[in-house]
Amino acid sequence: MPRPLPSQGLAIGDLAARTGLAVSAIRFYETHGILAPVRNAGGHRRYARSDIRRLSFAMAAQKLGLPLAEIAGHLKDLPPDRAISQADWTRISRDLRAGIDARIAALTRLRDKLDGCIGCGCLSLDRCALYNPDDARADEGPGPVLLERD
Amino acid sequence: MPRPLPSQGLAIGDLAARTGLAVSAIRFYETHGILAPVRNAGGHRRYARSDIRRLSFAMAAQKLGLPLAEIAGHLKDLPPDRAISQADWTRISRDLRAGIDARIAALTRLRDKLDGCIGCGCLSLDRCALYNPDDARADEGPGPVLLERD
DNA sequence: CCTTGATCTGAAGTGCGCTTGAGAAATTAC
DNA sequence: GTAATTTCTCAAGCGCACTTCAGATCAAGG
Repeated sequence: MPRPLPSQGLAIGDLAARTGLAVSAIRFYETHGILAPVRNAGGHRRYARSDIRRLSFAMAAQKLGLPLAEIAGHLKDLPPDRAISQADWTRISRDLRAGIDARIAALTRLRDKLDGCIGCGCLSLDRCALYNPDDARADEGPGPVLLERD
Repeated sequence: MPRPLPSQGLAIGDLAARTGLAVSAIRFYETHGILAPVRNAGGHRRYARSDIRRLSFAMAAQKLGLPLAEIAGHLKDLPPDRAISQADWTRISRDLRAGIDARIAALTRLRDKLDGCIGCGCLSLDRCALYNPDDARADEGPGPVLLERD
């Protein structure tokens, strides 16, 4: 049972166990500025307790659709030794809510267009509402957004 | 002005001009089973008019969030020489609508959870509703789903 | 002390949807 | 007939979020 003294900090495996993340993911996040652990004499990473919260924040923000670069942007404004406070979270989460609302609105517009298209079947590049650019952003993104079929 | 006889079929550049797609994208789609053009004596691809419609369908389906593999799946059920009919489109688009509805519902649930979290700020891995697995699918996908900030 | 197990680094691989580039051959415009 | 344009193939690169692997070092339990 790994039970390091608090003074030594947490090992990466402990942090992985507590957050449910893979060790490799935590290291990856470090290269992207989410965390900045100190090293012990042997070169191993040692984490503060506040890092659990940084990762919690990152995981929550990812579920809300933020790319890692943005998450890192929010986190680098905070002192590395300080955990995310309630005030931080409230401030940030209000922004996120606006983003979700916009996505819902875009999807709803898309659905309405599709309703108009069912039974039409024209798919005309000139006339079909589906090609209208204003909804193009709704579903794009680096990769496909899977329809939930599970 | 490239104006090939209909008997020769369309060149890839013509198809690109008519659909707005890049030539490279059309070739890429071919490798993924969306199209299967014939070749002329010199080895150049020649497309039928119905291929414009196949690409239109693919573009519309992509806006609805389908990955290329699924689009190819729908298209390979149809004879290569036949264009997408209205009946095809109606059948398929009803499925797609259900998928969009599900995505909207998932995002709405996520938003409601976030509302419960604003002002709470706990981000507790045990208790926070944001970590509840049933919404995890809503935003995952190969890459991040950008919040629309444009 | 010694053996497990955890951790280290850096490079490469994955999946999706493409684009870019090189070098050659075909086609078209004049 | 020649020059300009298009097309050809194949390989590699990109962006995102990671994982996997190899080979070496470090830490901890008995």
